[in-house]
Parts: sequence; structure tokens; C-alpha cells
Amino acid sequence: MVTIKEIAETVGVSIATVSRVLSNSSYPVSQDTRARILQVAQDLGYSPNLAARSLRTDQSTLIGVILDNFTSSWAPIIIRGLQDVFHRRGYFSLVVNMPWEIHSQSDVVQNLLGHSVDGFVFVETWHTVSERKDLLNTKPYVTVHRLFHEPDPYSVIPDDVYNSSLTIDHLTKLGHKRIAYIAGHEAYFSSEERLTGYKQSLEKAGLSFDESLIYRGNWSVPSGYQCTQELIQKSELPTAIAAANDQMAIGAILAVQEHGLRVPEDIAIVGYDNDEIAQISNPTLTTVQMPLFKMGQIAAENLLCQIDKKPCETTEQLIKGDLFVRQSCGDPQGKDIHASDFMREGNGAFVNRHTLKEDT
Amino acid sequence: MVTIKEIAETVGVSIATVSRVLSNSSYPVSQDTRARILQVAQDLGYSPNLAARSLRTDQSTLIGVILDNFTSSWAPIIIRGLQDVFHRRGYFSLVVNMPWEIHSQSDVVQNLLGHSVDGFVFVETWHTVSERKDLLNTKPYVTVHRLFHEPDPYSVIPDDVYNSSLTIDHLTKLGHKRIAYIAGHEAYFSSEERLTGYKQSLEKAGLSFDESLIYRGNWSVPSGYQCTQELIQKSELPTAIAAANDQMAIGAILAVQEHGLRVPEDIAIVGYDNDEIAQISNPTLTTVQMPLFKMGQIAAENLLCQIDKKPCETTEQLIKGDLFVRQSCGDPQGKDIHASDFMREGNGAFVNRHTLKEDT
DNA sequence: ATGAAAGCGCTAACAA
DNA sequence: TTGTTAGCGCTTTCAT
Repeated sequence: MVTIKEIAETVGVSIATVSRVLSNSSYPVSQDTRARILQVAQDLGYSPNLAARSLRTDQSTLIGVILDNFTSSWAPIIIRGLQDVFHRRGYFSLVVNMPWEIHSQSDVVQNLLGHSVDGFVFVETWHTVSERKDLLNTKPYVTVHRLFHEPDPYSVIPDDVYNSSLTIDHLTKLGHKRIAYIAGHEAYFSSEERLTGYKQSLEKAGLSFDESLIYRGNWSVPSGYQCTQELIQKSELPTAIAAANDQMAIGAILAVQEHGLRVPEDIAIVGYDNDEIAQISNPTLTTVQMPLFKMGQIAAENLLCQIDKKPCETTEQLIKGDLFVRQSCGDPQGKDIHASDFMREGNGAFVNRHTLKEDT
Repeated sequence: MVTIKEIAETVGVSIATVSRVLSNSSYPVSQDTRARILQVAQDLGYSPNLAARSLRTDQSTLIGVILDNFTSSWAPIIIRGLQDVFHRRGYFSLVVNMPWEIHSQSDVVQNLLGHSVDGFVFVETWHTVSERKDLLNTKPYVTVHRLFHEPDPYSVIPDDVYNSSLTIDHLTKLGHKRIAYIAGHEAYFSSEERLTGYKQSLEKAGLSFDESLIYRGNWSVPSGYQCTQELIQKSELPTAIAAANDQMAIGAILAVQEHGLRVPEDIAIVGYDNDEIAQISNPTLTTVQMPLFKMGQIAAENLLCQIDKKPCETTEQLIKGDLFVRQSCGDPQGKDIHASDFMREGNGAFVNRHTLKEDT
């Protein structure tokens, strides 16, 4: 590996001057020598030894990214958003999976601290602020998509109330007046927010809230299926079912269809997440997508802002998502619906995981 | 941050002795002082400055992990496998997404080299050996799940021929004699391997290969749908369709059902990947799962082996997957099939992305 | 505008 | 068995 010493020798200047140029210091260096140094560095294929720089400056341009569950559908997209900003600013991230249950937190954080990371990002995490504060050794941190209830000033979260309303408003606009709701697991902060969105939309539409229309699932397909089975046993069927995620919505579709009822003709269904399955189910699912990529970007900006000790946002940031209208609520224009509709060429919405699900 | 100097002072020994103990050097240190140093290090919450160590030893305990597409279904599981081994051995990984198309490779690799990474892992990559050899600056590397055709000595790949045979054997054992095949995109190495597995299974079962039963998709649901539409136009229907991935298999199911045919009663269908959708489709999909977690572990072991300059495997390692029998080929016991079957409590196979899809 | 030199925390060669 | 010291590559203070 080529060092500044080598460059200094070939150019015929001191290492100090080379360092000034190559570390973008604001220190004055003549245009001429600057140019020559840059040229030689380029020719020799110089790239700075970051360990040495880190040792000297106590800054590593390394960020510790801690995930509760790497293999969730959302985490990779959030990470892409984070890295989009980090890489542009010359930061790399040490990504580690660290399930909440296993209490190896301190070990991992210790180790990350050993690498002199400049800050931490917690993604889809259950670690509350209070739990981790002492661990972090005063390094700045930010949380993307916190799962716990306790508020966290440095967190970026989806605007679940708004997003949920988007789906329910869609239903009320289509004339639905009796809308059942399958809520998510109650331990999750999102669950309550989404339920709140449901309530707000009903109120907006002048509909009264009916406790008996609320069911509680655990995010899984079977739980959506179970809730819908119970719901169908009841005397008066709703005309629509909203679920707190796509998985449960799929469960609802399967249950409804098993009873010989049609979606959306007899019962309309909306989900939440715009998970891959929303495009593959039959009928395809109308749902809302969280702006995960953007959430990652915003969180990264905020962290770098803290690292640079510039004034930055210190309150939770809520980010709005977008509605994806598909077949499961019926076509507002009243056209017939076939499974093949979304298979036709040119129906651009189709994306699979071979391509990037980059949010807008 | 506490340093060895501090520890040396409190214990009353030289920093060299402290270093010897704390860097697990084989150098002899008396039991007594060793114990005292360890104790003090523990009390003070010492963790080594890895940048300093790296500067001195030219080893960083950092691995560069380069992915073509972070948001694929498989990449996160492979990474979990890699990290399972890396973390146990004290290594962290710098995970970066680097699409093949964008020619920023050298920049990123340069930067990673600046962090003195001890080696590289390429995950689901299109970068061939020849393309990257010069970039890596003699650092060892390993490839997990290469996508290109050119063989690569240091790569760990799924045994696609074997895995594919698993699905076709399942069909021939159920008595199918006319089996159509929807192959994957031809640019992918896997596509040809899986097709080979299909051919081998036919031969094993004494069935002749019929070119007209082979269709070529591009991995997407719509492409599986299209191929199946064409196939159905033909005079003689097959009794089974095998697809090179689950997405295309789902497309096939939708096309078959649209023609009023039943799966599996009229046409049996198998997929490949055991993607999340395989458990959610109606009927659920019989498919095969690549041992992604294990592939990651094996690749990591191999890389560390190279880093330690120990003798290690230098030929491609093919890893076998497992068959998951669900509804789409019919129940060998001849029971009736309902959508609700897999919703029942106790049907343990159901996993969603909130839980880890850790391979065995 | 440039150079000399100290020192970040650690390891390892050499000395005792 | 323990200590002293040079030096990894870099930034930065202090001289010039």
C-alpha cells in the first residue's frame, strides 16, 4: 500500500504538505504543489490508511448499525437508505444482527466501540433508549423504525396514523360503512398507531366506532385467517376488512374465499406494508407502503448531523407513506377483475425482489 | 476510553506485559500478573483500540462483504450465516451494496482496502474472478452463490443439480410422466444447473426428454404466467409443471387456475427457493430450499482459513438443500386439500419474516 | 507556504 | 518473566 511518505518523496515535499492536501484540510497550500500532489496520489493509486487516520483523529468514518432482525422484509431497504447517505459522505457501516432476547448487547457494542465507530444506528429495534444510553459511551445514535412504545427523540418512524388512514379513507370513499379491523400484535408501537388511524378515518367519515369490529392478530397469515373466521361467524358481516399488515390481509382473503364469498365483490380488503405478496395474491392487495428507503436516508442525515455537531432535529420524525391501489377493494371505475390483469405487459407496478424496491 | 497504559499504571507493570496478556500472545507471563491484569481490564471496562492494533499488525479483523443486491430474499440469510462465524471469531463485516452495472467497484474496493480489511466476500455476485482479481490487492476472497457461469475456485454454491432433481424426483415418484419445465433466465448459472437436474431426473425415471416441454422465463411471476399460458394452448397438457423458482411457479398456478383447471388435481406444480410466498399461495407450494445460512457459514470458514494461511479447500463447494412438501403436488396419501390446512395450529412449517429463516 | 517533529494506542524486537 | 523502545501512517502544533 502506498503511503503519504512515498508521495512526499516523489513530489519532493514534506509529508505534512501531502497530508494537508490529501485530508482536505483548510490549511493553505499553493495551487501548484497541491495539483502535483493530487496527480501523484492518483498515479500511485493512493488510498489513505484509515486506521492510522482514526488513531490520530479519533474519528473512524465507521458507523455501527445494529439490527434486531436482519432477515425482516424491511431492514435491508432501510439499510440501503442509510448507506445511500453514508457512502456519499465516505462512511462505511458495521452491520450487526443483535436480537433483543440475547443479552450479548454490551459485548457487541463494546467491540464496535473498540472499532471507534462515530455513531450508532438501531434498526427495527426493541432496545429502548434507557436500556442503551449507558452502553453507548456518549456516542451519538439514531433509531429507525422503533418497535417499542417509549418515545425516542432521535428516531425516525413511519407515520402509521396517517398511513393507516390512507387505507381506511380509501374504503370510506368507496362507500363502505361497516369496516372490520384486524390489529397487529399489541407489543408493537405500530399496532396502536395504525388502530388510531382507523379510528380517525371513521370519525372523518362520520362513522361511529364499534368495538366489536376490532380483532387482534399477531401479524401472521394464520392469525389474520383466524380473526376473519371468528368475524364471519358473527351475524352481520362487514363490507370491508382492513388489516394492520399484508400477511394478515392475505389470511383474511383466504378465509373469506373459503366461505364462498368473493373479494372484493362481497368483502373488500386492505393491507399494510406493500410486501411482495401484495402483488402476488389473488386478488392483488390494495395496501400502503412505508417509505423505508427515505426513512433510512433521513436517519443517516440526522446521525451525521450529530456527528458534525451541527444543530439538528431532536424530535421524532414521522414519515408519510403511499397508497397502492390494486384489486382487493374493487376498481373504483367498476371494471371487472381478473387474476390476469396484473400479469399484462406494461402494468409497471410489478416488482420482484430481483430488482430494488427503492422507495420514492 | 481506557488504554493499556492506564491498566499498566494501576497494576504496576509495563505496557508490554499488559499487551502480552490482552492480545492473547503466546509470550509467557506469570499466572499471577496475568490474573491481576485481566481483573483490572475487566474492572475498568477496557476494550482494545482496534485502529491502533490494526495499524501495528496490518490486520483489522474487518471483512468486506460486497453484495450485488442487498434486498434479495437470500442475501440477508447468507449474511447471517457469514456473521455467525465471523462474530464468533471476533471479526466484523463492512457490508456494502454494489450493483454490477454501476462501475464504482474500484472506488468501493479501494475504500475497503483503506480500512485494511483482511478479506472479501462476494455475495450473489456477477463480478467474475478475472474482473476483480487485480482490484483486491492480493487479499483473500470467497464468493457465496455466484450468479455467473465462469467457475470460481473459492466459491460456495447451492447444489442446483441435486436440488432440482429433488423436486422432479418427487413428481416422478407420484407417477407423473409428462412434466413441463419453466427454466430461469439464461444469464444465470443456476438456470442451466437446474435444467440439468430436471434432465437427470427424467433419465433416472426412464422418461425421455422432450424439448417442446421446456419454456424459458425470467424468474418473475408474470413470466411464469406467460409460459404456462403458451403451454396450455398446446394440444397435449402435461400432468405437472416444474418451475426454476417459486415466483414463476406462482405464475403457473394462477394461469392454470384461470383456465378452470385445479392444482394439484389436474396439474401438479413444484417451485424452487422456498420463498415466503410458497407458504401463502393457494395451494401452498412444494419446493426446495437452498441452505443459505450454511452456505454463508462455510464461506466464512473458508475465508478465515485463507486469512490464517492454513491449508484450505480450493475448489467450489456445492451444498445440498431440502425438499419442502406442501399442497401443490397433491398429498401422496390421497387426502383432500383445503386452503385452511396449513392454517391449523401445530402445522409447524409456517414461518414468516418476523422470525428468522435460519437454515439447518 | 512549507517543514520538523510529536504522538494517537498498540505490538514486537531487543535488552535485562 | 518483565521492561524499554521503535515504529505502524497519519494529523497537527509549532517553527521557519
